[in-house]
Amino acid sequence: MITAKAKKGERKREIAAKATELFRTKGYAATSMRDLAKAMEIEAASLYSHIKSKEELLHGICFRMADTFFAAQKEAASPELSATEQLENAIVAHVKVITDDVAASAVFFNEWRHLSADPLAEFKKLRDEYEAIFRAILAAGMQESEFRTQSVNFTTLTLFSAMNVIYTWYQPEGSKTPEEIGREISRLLIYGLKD
Amino acid sequence: MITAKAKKGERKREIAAKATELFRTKGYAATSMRDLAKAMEIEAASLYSHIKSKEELLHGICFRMADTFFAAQKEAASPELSATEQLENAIVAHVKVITDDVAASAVFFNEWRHLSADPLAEFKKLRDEYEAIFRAILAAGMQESEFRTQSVNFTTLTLFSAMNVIYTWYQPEGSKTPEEIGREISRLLIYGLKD
DNA sequence: AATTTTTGCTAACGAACGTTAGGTTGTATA
DNA sequence: TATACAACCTAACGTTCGTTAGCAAAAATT
Repeated sequence: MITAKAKKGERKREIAAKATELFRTKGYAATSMRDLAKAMEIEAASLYSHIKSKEELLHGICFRMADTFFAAQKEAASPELSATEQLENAIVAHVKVITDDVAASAVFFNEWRHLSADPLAEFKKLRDEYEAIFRAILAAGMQESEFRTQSVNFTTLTLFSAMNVIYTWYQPEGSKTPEEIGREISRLLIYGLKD
Repeated sequence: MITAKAKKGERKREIAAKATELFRTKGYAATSMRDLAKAMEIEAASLYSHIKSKEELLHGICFRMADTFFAAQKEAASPELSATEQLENAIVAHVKVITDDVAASAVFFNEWRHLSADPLAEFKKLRDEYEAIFRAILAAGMQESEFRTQSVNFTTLTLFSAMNVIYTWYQPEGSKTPEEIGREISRLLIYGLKD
């Protein structure tokens, strides 16, 4: 039983990994179960020995990523630091999650809207909660005049868009580490192009 | 003939507008011609009196937007200005195009990958050419030490992601004009949060 | 008044979709 | 060695997909 348990669900993870790749390149709606089956070199019907539905795959990717993002923030949080340092830490943590799995990140950012009503609502709630972490840091920094005062909402969205585009170009073999990328984004956002 | 010519293709434009809305909210692949027909309050087959195919709609949206972006840059270009001013002008021009039609922008940014091979290749070429405009301004600014030297590629992508997220929250009735939004992004990117 | 054009319909096509049912095989556990 | 189960198969289901054919009414043009 021990060996069996160790291997339990391994095939399912392989399928999830291939699905992530396909959802990333073709999009969830444009990826058919037959596409996925072909990539796995089995028949479409065989997929259902391992998964319950197509949406289960999307659900798994989106919510696993959400968990990972939250966990990273929890670990990176240091309320005693300055807003600038808190922001930098939060950015680096966020970037690391993205670079850790760019395919899953792409699906997380672009395909969540294809979740059905209930998971969709839950997903949005989590997303708002997560955004609130950054919003709070920015608001605190402006309160204490550490940051120039401007719309927190606008700044948060700009910050996220700057971070969340990374999955489109990051390569593990590239010249920059996730840490360096995070620092660079921090610097660009905090000090600007002129500094 | 004058009246006829003036109204020629009007229905087609109505269909294109509705398609843009649907492609934006549901995505191209997840939007069926029957969805579109229902939104137009006609039968699906009737759509084909006005259009050739579903892809023609996507093609129209993507390439019309591409043209508009290029035209805006051409008008905004002032080679005699400093890199900082050139960049600010280019950003404002880009933002104005987005705010002018947020639905079409959303489709332009997210759904182009569903174009078939030939138009897809053409689209990517245009996209690269357009990006090169900004890339050149940034490179010139760094050359003349007007901007801090760092990866042009990284900076360009960050800049675009900051601009291209606007369609997700911009409202014409909102408190900020497109011009103000453009200036704000410029300021954030050029001078940073601290300035 | 005759005509062309626009706009829409019903009916249907073949293909692809997600998924289920029921069965076979090989491997690991008891 | 008997048993359980993971892994995959073929066949097929009902549905939806983009699209075509052929026709009818209405509106605009001549």
